[in-house]
Amino acid sequence: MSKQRPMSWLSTGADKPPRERLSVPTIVEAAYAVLDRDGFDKLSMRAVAAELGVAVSSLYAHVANKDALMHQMWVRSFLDSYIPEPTEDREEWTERLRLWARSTRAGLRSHRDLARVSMGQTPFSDESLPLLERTMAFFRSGGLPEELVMGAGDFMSTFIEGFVYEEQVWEERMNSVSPSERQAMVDEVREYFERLDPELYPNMSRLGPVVMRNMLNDDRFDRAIEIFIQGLLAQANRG
Amino acid sequence: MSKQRPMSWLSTGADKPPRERLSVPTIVEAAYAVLDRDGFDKLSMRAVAAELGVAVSSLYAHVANKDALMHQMWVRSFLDSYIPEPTEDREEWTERLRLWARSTRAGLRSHRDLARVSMGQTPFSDESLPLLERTMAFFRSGGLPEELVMGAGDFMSTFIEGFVYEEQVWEERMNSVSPSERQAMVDEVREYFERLDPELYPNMSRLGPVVMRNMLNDDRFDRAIEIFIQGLLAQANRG
DNA sequence: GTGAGCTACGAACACTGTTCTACACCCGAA
DNA sequence: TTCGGGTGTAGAACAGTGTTCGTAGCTCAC
Repeated sequence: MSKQRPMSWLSTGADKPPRERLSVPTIVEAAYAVLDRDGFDKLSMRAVAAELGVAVSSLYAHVANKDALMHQMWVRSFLDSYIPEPTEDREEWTERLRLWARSTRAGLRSHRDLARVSMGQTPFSDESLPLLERTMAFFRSGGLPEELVMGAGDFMSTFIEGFVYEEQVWEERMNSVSPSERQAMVDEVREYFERLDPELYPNMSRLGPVVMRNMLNDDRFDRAIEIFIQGLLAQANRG
Repeated sequence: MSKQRPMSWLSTGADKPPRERLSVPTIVEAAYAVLDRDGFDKLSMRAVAAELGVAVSSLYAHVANKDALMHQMWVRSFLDSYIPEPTEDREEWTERLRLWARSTRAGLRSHRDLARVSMGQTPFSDESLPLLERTMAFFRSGGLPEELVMGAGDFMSTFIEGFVYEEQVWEERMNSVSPSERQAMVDEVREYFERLDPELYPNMSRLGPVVMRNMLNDDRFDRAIEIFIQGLLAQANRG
């Protein structure tokens, strides 16, 4: 009678399916489900386990710790990102660079708070290496000076990550209040600028409308990327 | 000695000084002490309270919550940052811009993990407004198109924050191991690149030495800022 | 068929941020 | 000088976190 189990109709709790085995991909998927539904602050090992209907400690058989899990999440988000083919044509190159920047941002925005997960992750891992290689190949084809080939991608990535990070923190703040309060928040910012003493703060008060327009993040982003591109081209022409 | 206290030799535990009253600045100072000594991960309300020899709950009479405390830390770090005077001279302006960027980075690096504290903080608060005003005044004097005056400072700030954030995450990782292991980590990176199959990863393996050189963050930073400046100048000349 | 090695589990530990209630103190009014 | 009253402090408690442990059961190779 070593393993005699209790008769099924006496089974406590919900009748469980044959218990599918866990795996890293399933766990990562569940983690994304939690992230998208509840946000970064609620992303806990217990929540991920609950998502799978599994005990917390079971996760640790597949993933060393929470940081490792987040690294896996980052890797996965990285895997299907767009990387342009190299081209010698300068004009085409800048156009593809623009595209790359936009889609990198889009990738980070494909999951709620993803930037907070990916921020500060080590870029060199076996999974990401092929992608880095292709990225470098593209950047090299633009005819930049050697030190800038890696630098350019690096800088732009840092900027994009930082940009989306702040963007998403801001969106979380908006999401945490009701839609009616949301409009109130926007109005508050506007009034804040309108109430500024133009004597004391000539520049800030003059810039009020610009700030409001700048809250459209797409334009802000594009403008920043344009500055980057101009700067890169200036260096390329010189070298 | 207006008021009678228990005779000192009967005092329980460590003889405490007359119990000085708490205040926001003292708390912030203690928080910085914890941050510098133990790093961001160990920065807890309890640690701050312990630093002051005070109960945790006492902090909440002066500070709404941990986020509010971190906001105060950020404000304080922001207060004594360098902001250049406006100038119409284009060459002088770019030189001061360089200086501003470097000292902004230096400010963020003035405390361990400070970038992680400041990341995602709302930039508009009564304490920071005068500084923003002066910053805008400087950026405006460079003769940039109107939409870029605020954008330029904004973009560069996000970049610098992101840069220092990653930089400090890296440094924390280095600090968490012994000095002997530290060299091992550097060697590991070098070997990682040396072992790369040049057939499979021509760009990455060729860039190995560049990566190593790039680990000197000061140069990396300066190069990035130079790109920014070139880009801004290009836009300024055009507008 | 049987044993060995996975792997899931529940409980526990040492933390975290935050709140509550009660107590001690200081200050100003009487 | 006496007496409250309000403020700031303290301790305990709550709900939550990441992580580890020993145990029990399952699966697979032999």
